[in-house]
Amino acid sequence: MGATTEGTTSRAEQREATRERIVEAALEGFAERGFRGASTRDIARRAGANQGLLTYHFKSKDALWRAAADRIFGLLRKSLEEQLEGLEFAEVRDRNREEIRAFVRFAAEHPELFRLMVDEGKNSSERMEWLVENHLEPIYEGFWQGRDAVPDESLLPHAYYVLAGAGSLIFAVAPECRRLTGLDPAAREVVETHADFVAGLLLP
Amino acid sequence: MGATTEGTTSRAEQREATRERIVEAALEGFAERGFRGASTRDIARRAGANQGLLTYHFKSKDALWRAAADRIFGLLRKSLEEQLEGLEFAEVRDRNREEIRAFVRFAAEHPELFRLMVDEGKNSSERMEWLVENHLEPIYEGFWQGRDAVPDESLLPHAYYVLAGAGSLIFAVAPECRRLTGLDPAAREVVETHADFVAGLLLP
DNA sequence: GTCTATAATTAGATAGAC
DNA sequence: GTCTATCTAATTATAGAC
Repeated sequence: MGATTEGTTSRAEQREATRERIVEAALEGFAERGFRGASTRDIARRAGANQGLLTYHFKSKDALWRAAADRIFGLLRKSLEEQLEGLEFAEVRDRNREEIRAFVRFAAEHPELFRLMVDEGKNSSERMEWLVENHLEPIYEGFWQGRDAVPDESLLPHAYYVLAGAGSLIFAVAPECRRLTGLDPAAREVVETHADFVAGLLLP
Repeated sequence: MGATTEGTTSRAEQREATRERIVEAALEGFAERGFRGASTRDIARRAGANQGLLTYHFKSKDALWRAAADRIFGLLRKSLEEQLEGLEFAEVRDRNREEIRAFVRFAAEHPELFRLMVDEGKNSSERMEWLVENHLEPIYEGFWQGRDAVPDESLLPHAYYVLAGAGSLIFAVAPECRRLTGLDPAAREVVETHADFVAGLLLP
């Protein structure tokens, strides 16, 4: 057995591991401080690496941001698939309810998604347009087609942003919520309560 | 008539006018780019003033941020009062419904509130604690006491963040919403539709 | 592949002219 | 009260040693 034996790590493997560490750190940094507020030095520090290494693996701060966005949306897709696979539903409505719960659970586990979305969605920019074209449109399309009978189609954009906001905010501002209400949004039962609450509102 | 005649502006008046212009620009800047991402030079430019002038009127970037936060919460209080004053309601429930509508209208007109809140609420910081103590606790307290019969008091923190998120997000990310859905959240009828939708969800 | 060193720009805060 | 000039520190991106 050569350099690719179990226990050793090939160069390609280490490269990928380092890139992953940096992308993970970038996701945290960008979500925490926004694109402008986050510094590449801080991201490098979080990743346990050097600032110069970021430019080597990713060409620019902008490209690193795109990699971080790709990562969080990839996690979203994977999480929704895993939470829903194998489940059977008598009605589309029941499926939609479980989809909402799954989304809320993801928002709780990965508040970075909402933070990133608000930070970029509030300004017109190349990053915003890239986000819409590459990640939001497929999701929004699925939101349209994933239900059969809808009372009023003109309400769908409203329902989309209501779900995103109602399902995510409490987790996105968790430190504030703890301070203000005493409730810890990270607690398992709090997450489930919130998921049921939001699902019950949108699909009573 | 002397220096305080109508038509002329006293020194105190000009001072106040300049401060207001700077605070307004700061509110926009901080909401748009976050505390770290916003630069005092950019804020000065928006206010049509010089960077040095910001340090003269406010001692630091931090103090300027507090003035901007005071402003947006002052506007919120004023708007809610004005929208609700003189109205009579048969039941508390009816009043609560109109309070929700009024809040959504404010969120539409001043998306800076939500942007600021998310930007600060996601991290533990002195600014976050100041925000909770000086502005959020009174609001949250009113949210608790403003209704009589509540099905389950343990759901109130959830309802609070659901209302804030559901009522504000579509306006906070208006540029993204336009691009993604074609809907303009700033349009009058869209605001009213959203207000009715959110009020109907929380108080069916 | 990872690091150090550094160039060019921009940041917040201060000092002083007017 | 408002501006210009400047200090110190931090920013992104690049060049080159190992």
